[in-house]
Amino acid sequence: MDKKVREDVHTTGVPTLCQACDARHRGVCGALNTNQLVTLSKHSVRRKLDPGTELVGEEQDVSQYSNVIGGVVKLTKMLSDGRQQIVGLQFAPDFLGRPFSRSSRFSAEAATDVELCSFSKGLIDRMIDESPDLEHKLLEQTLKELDEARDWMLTLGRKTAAEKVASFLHLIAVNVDPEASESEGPITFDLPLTRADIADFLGLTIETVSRQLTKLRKDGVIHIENNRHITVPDIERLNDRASL
Amino acid sequence: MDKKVREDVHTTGVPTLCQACDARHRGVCGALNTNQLVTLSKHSVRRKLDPGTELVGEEQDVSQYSNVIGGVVKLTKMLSDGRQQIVGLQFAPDFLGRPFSRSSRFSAEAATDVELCSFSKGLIDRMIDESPDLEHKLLEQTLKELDEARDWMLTLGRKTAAEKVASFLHLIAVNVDPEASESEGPITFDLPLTRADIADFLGLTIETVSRQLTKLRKDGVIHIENNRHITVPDIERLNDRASL
DNA sequence: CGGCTCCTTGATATACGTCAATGGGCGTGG
DNA sequence: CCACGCCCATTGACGTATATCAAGGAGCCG
Repeated sequence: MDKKVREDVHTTGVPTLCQACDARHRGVCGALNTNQLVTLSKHSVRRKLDPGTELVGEEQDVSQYSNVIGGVVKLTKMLSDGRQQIVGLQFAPDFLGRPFSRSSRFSAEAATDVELCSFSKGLIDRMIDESPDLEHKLLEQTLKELDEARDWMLTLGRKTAAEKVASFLHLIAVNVDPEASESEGPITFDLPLTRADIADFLGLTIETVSRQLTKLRKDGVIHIENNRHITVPDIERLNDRASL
Repeated sequence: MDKKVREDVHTTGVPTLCQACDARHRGVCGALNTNQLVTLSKHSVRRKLDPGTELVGEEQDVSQYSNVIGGVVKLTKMLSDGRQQIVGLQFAPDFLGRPFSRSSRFSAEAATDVELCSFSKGLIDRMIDESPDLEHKLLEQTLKELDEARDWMLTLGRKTAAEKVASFLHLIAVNVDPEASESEGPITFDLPLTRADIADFLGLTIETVSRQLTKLRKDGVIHIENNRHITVPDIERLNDRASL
C-alpha cells in the first residue's frame, strides 16, 4: 500500500513520498516536522479516483482526511427533491476533511481524475492537539475557504447568468495560473467541470450555461475547443464580463 | 473607559465586566485564563452602535476585533454598480474580525442596535500566538461560519423566492431560540432586518420579499405585527416551506 | 451500427424583477 | 392638535431573464 515509502529516517529524514509533494510546500503538511511527516507517511495512502467517485456522502461519517494532490474535488449539497448546489471546489494542495466533527455536512466527489493522499482522522486529530502550527495552517485554510464561499455568495445572489459564467471561467483561470490576473497574454486551460457541474456551481441550468458560453465565444471573449478546452485571449475582457 | 473593571486579581480574578458576559461562556473569551481576561479587559471598550453604523468598510484596514454582545451585525459585499449581498449575520456572542489579514474583504454594519466589546488587534494577535486554546476557538467559530455560508449558498443558488424567505425566517427563529426546531409551541421574535436587508441577504428584491411574506401570512404559516414582529405557530410548517 | 453521454439550439412558459401608486407609522414644526 | 414629509412596506400591472420542454448533433464505446 505504501511500498514506495522508503523509511530511511537517517538520511534526509523527509519521506520520499513527501519530498516532491506540493502539500508539504503550500499545504497543511508544511506545518509538520520531519518526525511527524514520517509518522504520517507510514499511515498514509495515495489514491487515484475516477471522475464521479464519491469520497464522502452528505451527513456521512468521516474517518479519513486527505490532501488533494491533483485534480479537482467538488463539494455539493442537495435538497430532498434532488436540486443540487456545488458549495466549493478543492484544488491541490487543499486539505479535505472536517476537523472536530465526525460527520460531513456535504458530499465530496471527484470532478476530474483526482489523486489524493489520505490518512486516518484519529492520527491527524492527535497531531492537531500536539502541534499548534498544524492548527494554525488549518485555520488559515479555513479562513481562505470562508472568503471564497462569501465571494461566491455575491455571485450566486446578485450576478446575472452572463456574469456568473464569466466569474466561473475567471475562477478556473486564476487557479490554473495564479499570476493570470495581472499578466498579459492569453491563458489556456481545460474546464474541470461538465456543463451540469458548472450549472450546479452557478445556480443555473445546463442550457443557460451553454448559451452564455456560446455568447462569450461569439463575442470573442473566449475560444472553445472540444467543449472543454478554453482559451482566454484577454483576461481583462473576461473580468469585465464577470463584473470584477 | 474601563472604569467599571475592578482589578482585584486576588479575589475571584475574573473582571466584573466579563463575569456576566456571554462571550466568556460561549464565545472566544472562554479560551482565555483569568490573567489574560484581566489584561484584555483593561484594553477593551464596550460600545453601543445605532442601526446602520458602519464598523468596517470593504477593503478597509482593521485595527480592532470585537465580540458581539447584543444585536445583529450584517456582513455585506457590493459590486461596483451598487448591487449588494449580505454574506453573513453575526449574533452574540460571535467574534468579529479577520485574523492574519490586515484588511477586510467585506463591510460590517450594525443591522439593529448593537453592543460590542472591542479590543486592539495587536493584543489579540499576540494572545493567539501564545494560546493554542484561543486559536482553537477561532478555528471552531470559523468552521461554523463556513458551514453556515455553504448552507446559504444552497439557499441562494437553488431555492425559490418562497423557500428563501421561509429559510430566512427559520434562521432567525433558530437563533432566537436554539431549541425551537424540536420543541412544539409557537415561536415569536422581532426581525432584526428591514425588508431591504432581507432582500440583500436572499438575493431578491424588496417587493418579492414582501409578497412572499404576505403569502406566508395569508396561508397562516406566520403572523405579522408592526412589520417586524413575527409569530410562528408551527415551526414544522415553516420548515416545509423552506424545504428543510 | 446502435446506444450511450454530453452539449447545443430553438420555442415557449414562468418566476421574479421593474416601475409606479398607495398607505401606515413616526417625528418635526407650525 | 393637525399637517407635512420621510421612511418603510405593500400591492398591482407589466417586462424580461432564466427555466422548461423538446429536438438534434458530436464524440465514444461495445
